[in-house]
Amino acid sequence: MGVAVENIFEEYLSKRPIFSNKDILSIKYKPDNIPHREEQISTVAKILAPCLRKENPSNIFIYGKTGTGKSLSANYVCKQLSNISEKKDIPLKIIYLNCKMGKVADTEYRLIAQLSREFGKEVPATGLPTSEVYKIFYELIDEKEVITLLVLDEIDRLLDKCGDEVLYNLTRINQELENAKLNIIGISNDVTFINNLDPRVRSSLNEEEVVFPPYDALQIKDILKERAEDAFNNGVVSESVISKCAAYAAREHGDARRALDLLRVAGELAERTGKDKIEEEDVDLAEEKIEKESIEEVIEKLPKQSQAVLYAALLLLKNRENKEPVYTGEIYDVYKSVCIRTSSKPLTQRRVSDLIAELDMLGIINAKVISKGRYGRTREILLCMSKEILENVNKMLKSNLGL
DNA sequence: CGAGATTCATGTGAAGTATACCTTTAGGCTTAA
DNA sequence: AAGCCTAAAGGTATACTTCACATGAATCTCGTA
Repeated sequence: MGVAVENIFEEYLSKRPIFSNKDILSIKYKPDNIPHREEQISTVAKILAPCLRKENPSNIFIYGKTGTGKSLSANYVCKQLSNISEKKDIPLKIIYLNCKMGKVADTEYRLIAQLSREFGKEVPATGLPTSEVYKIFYELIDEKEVITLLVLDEIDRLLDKCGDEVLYNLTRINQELENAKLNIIGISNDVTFINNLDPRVRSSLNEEEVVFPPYDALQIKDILKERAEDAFNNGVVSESVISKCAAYAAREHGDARRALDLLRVAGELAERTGKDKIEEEDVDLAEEKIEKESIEEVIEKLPKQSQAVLYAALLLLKNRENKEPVYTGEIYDVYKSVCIRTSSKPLTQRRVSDLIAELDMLGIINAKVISKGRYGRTREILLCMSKEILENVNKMLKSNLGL
């Protein structure tokens, strides 16, 4: 036994590694060069430039689908800006917050609390009146004469969870401040978001608008090539592998993040199977694996009750032949029996209805409100994952719930 | 036969409740002079 | 007397429940051609 394991390690070390620097393919990696976004970047930079003369720049609204380089470009410009401001001793503070569900900034209170924390003041997670937290924040920000740029990523999530009050307050904050100035860069992948806003907020948030169009397959290829150069050892990736990744990603509204994930996971798979280069079939395997993992990751983090609801839904959907939908009522019944089996108290149908809507938002299931005429009104729930993933998720939920 | 009323099953909004946690305040205990 | 700790009071956010009303197309009803 010991010998066999030893052999694995020996063999691993003797092979020429696939990656020379895997981090370059990670989503967190911030390249110095962002291909095919020159125009957007310079637009944003021009809008923000007045910061450097201590003038208030316009608020910016950035939108584009996922994986079009929005956050990356925004961060890039901000980084450059803060470099210069530091060098020239210009007071400037940049805060980046993600408003995605479950993150630190997904409600009014949490957002303002997090902002205060960014200024170095600990704020409790609950218990304080929201107005109190606003007060803390106002005082913190107004302490010095600083221009603050607030980057709100996935700002649309913030809106549909707690309305536009926060944004209204934030866009108006400059009128209350003596010394400091606050500007907002909103990033959204929902274009319609801006239309659901209170007109006053809309006009002030939307002073400048920057659109990030999806990449086409060729552009994605460029991006991949550039990163692959440094991420892999020579001769590991072929042109055709990159083309394949690009093609798969372009198929999904030109999502560069996905393309990078594909390439990275394909590399990992090749490495694990002991190959010294990535083959096209690895890309196919990678695609499967990514889909599986990203769904499982989301589900794993779900609260128990949501998991139970999802489990009930999947149980029903599993037995449905080709794409027959399932309805809220049926799910609720199964959910209740799941609760009895796990001896936990079932939530009300009202709440379950909301949970189902949330699962839909997370993209785990596909729920749509429909009217069945005489037979009432309900959500029609469809599956949006493949059979194998379903099996896996099902198993996972089962053990998570203790069944 | 077709316009309008009816109906069902659940969506959805508002208000209330439980829980967990926060700050403030006042009392009680300790301590050191 | 000053300092420190504790517990109660008074307050909030969040997740959930309760109540009540809203929805919207299939189906029914009934007057009319």
